[in-house]
Amino acid sequence: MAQPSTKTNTTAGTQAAAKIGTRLKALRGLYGLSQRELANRAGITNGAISLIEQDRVSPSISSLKKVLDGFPMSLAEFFTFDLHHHNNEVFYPADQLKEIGGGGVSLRMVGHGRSRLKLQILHERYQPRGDTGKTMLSHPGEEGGVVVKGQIELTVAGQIRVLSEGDAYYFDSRLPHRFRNVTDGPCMIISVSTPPTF
Amino acid sequence: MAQPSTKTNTTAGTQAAAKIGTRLKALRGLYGLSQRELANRAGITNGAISLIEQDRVSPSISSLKKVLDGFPMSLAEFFTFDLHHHNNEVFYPADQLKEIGGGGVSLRMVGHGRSRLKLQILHERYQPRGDTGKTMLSHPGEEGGVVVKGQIELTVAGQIRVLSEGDAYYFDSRLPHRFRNVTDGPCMIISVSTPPTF
DNA sequence: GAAAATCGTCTAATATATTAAACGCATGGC
DNA sequence: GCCATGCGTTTAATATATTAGACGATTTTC
Repeated sequence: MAQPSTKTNTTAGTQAAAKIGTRLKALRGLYGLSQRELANRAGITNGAISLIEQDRVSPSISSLKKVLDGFPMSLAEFFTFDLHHHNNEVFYPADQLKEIGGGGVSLRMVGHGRSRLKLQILHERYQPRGDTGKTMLSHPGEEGGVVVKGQIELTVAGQIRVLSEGDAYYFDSRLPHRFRNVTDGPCMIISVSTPPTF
Repeated sequence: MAQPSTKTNTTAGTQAAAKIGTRLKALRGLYGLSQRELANRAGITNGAISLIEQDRVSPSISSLKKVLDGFPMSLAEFFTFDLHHHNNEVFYPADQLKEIGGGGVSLRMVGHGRSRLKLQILHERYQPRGDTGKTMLSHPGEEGGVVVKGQIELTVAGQIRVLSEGDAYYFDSRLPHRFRNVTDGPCMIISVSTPPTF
């Protein structure tokens, strides 16, 4: 009784809530998952994810929730998550670290200029071939660190970099990450994460 | 190939993303709309809204977006909106206003103790039968005011109150609201709203 | 190179959401 | 009383989302 009900749509309910597919695709890329991997985690089929990413269907809330649980990520986060603003400054070369302290104590500030959070410092050692695993745990908060000795291969949201002594990193802990020592010698890094993690 | 696919569900995809129906119903109540009114605004049927509110179906993103557009409210807001924390202190009787100032200037602080925002003060006059209309505009931010002269009938999220001289109000501007002078004399109120509104 | 694995896509069959129209119930005139 | 209006719900028909399995293309492995 209301509207003339525009039924001449070829692309499903896409015109209403667009960008969903694009967002999902971009997110899946950040997490480095294939459609099938994500589908298995979510408990739905890969075909469904394919169709959703192409914006050829408008997923139900329950389906979208299942998918996001595979990351994991809440619905609120999904609609809030800023895909572009997350690319700023993941890697910090040694000479770009802000050096502070003095008088017997020397500190190098990583991620200076970013939104501050209370961080927790850890001292990590990696034996040759040491690896945090491919599972790529993700937890809320932020995470950063400095390589003290040796070299470490760091993967964050698909980006792979080998960091040497003095190099550093900083990223959103929700992005999947993996540390791996690909050298024959030991590696030592100082890592920092947000309090609620540990 | 993944899970045994639990198909023995009676309530659709409810078990996954629950609370959607409850949230929608509560929101619709706050906005004082019937299922049919909201359906007309959203461009879908009242039956669909009924089923969604009962959690008997899991709406598609496009449908949910249409529904929320009827308020209006974004998807991100929908999943973030705190229904309970919004009930605190809508009406402030005259004797509960915090009085500050002195030395020739007298101010009465409204909404003291709530999360502060930069506010913009307005001076409004309502002729007899003056009315902001039933359309009930909603805009982001917060809004408050004091009745200076006469009486004003204020409707906020379905709650109706007649405020007299000295009484005041404070509410989230996203909630639909309406001012109406139901007396034979003029009414004057000092209203305040967040900067981005005007 | 060829076989095997994995990628994203597509299609028919099925499950689910949405529609359109009725229902029962309450309320407000007259 | 009775009729008209509005409410939320339900039901069969229809539109849409999701599944299961295949496809061609690309990469991996031997």
